[in-house]
Amino acid sequence: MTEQTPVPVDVTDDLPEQMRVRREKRERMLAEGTEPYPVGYPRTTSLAALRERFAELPTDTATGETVSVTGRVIFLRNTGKLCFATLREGDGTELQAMLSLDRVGAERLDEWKRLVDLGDHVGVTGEVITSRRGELSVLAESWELTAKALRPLPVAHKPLSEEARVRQRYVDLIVRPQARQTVRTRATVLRSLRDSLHGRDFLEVETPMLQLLHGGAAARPFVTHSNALDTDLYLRIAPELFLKRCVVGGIDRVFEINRNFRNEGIDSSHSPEFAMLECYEAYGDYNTMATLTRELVQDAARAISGSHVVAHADGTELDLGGEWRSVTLYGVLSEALGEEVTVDTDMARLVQYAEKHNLAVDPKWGPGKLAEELFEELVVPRLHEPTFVRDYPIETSPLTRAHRERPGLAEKWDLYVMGFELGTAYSELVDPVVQRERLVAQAQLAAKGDDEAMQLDEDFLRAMEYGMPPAGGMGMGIDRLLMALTGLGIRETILFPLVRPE
RNA sequence: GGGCUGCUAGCUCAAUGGGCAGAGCAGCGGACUUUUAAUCCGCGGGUUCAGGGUUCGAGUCCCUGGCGGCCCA
Repeated sequence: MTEQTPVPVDVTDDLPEQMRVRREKRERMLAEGTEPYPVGYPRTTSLAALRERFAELPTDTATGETVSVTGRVIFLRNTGKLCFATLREGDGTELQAMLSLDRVGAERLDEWKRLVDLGDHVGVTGEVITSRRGELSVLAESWELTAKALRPLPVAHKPLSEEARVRQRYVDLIVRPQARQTVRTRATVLRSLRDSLHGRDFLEVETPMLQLLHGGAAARPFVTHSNALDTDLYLRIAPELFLKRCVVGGIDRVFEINRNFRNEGIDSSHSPEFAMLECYEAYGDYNTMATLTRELVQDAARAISGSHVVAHADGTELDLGGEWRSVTLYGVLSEALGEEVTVDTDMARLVQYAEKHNLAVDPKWGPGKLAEELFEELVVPRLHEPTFVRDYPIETSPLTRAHRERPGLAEKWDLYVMGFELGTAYSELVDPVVQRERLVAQAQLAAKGDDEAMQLDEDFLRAMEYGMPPAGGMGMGIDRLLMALTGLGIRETILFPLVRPE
């Protein structure tokens, strides 16, 4: 719903000089009958193809071959009768264009100098040569402006401020090779994940993002409204309950890669919308999911770096190879506390430990939740190498099967790397009666005002009552996977992260 | 939520203790037929985030707000 129609204003008044000048050049072209934004340019080759074909061309050589190329002007070096420009095309390949008086003529050379600014898109047709300095170039016979840039590019040799990079990613992409590389790395990782899953007979599905009830995880949802149904809807916090319906329906190996939305904090490792991989495997359990997850991550590492060792932006390396460490929650917590703690340790003892380590205790927490909080406080920041932390208290895992051997625990692991949680997996709870008990308990929490608790999803329970096979399920944050693979902050791995209005 | 900190030309940043708001790149004018962030000569360019206050005088000090960043809970 538009609250007000934008009022057209004459923006040409009162502009900074550089924008005014560029607008005037556009006007001048139109007045002279030249199109500043023509429909295209008949290019015959890409810059990358030329670079590849003529990689070995010796210095100061003319090939006799005429080509047409296009690109954005990123450097200009104009002299009296011979002008140089560096063009760059979408994949980042750069190539020099040369415009000489004797080839293009006085008029077109003058117009080049008069009209072309840094940032403009141009098309150039001419002979492939190398310059006297050995630079592979197209020596123009003719040229056209293909899109006039009305705003000046920022300085190419200084990094944009962090805020400008995020708010104007398009500019960041123009001036910073690392920004372009990150987009490609992310695409490579996504393709690798899909390839790895397809190779293991998993089927990709898309389940609802707009949901009538919110569930599948513990998180605060975004609320929106359907006019047609005249009802509030939730943006999903997880696809879990729908993917399990798929497994009930016989899609034995199923996955989804898409966005979840959580109405929570925004910081260097949390974004309100984030991409997630979730997958389920009938007759799998949390052990098969651990193997699968490790292989998915290792395949992705190999896809971007050729090995299990990935290079981070800060120059360090992270080795994701091998079997990965596997510990139990209470095991590492006991180690950190220096005293034996189990799922049976009573609340009073745990509170003592919390006080000793200056951890504020929420009175709503049970002993399981408190143990997890202690773990997050004392252990997680030190988990740099990939580590599976297994066997969580069942109290905090309402959708997880009880541990097959140890009462009070659930068959769940969290995968930690670089001090953050990368993924989680369960041996899924498939007994519809127990499932109902747990969800009713959640719904009662929700009714008492816990806005992270799930609502009672009768349709999900009905599905479970038709019989879901034993299954393992796993979820992994895509943005965080990129962080682990590249060492970048979450705002760099997400192309257009949410920012406050300017 | 708390603490610290930043916001100045298109971009990146300076500006002594409160005393004429500057540089590099970019831009404009000129020179240059082999440049590589070209070079040389000349010139312009500012609501110092917004609003209020103190002061003869505020980019600078104080208050409120906005948008970032870092640290802590």
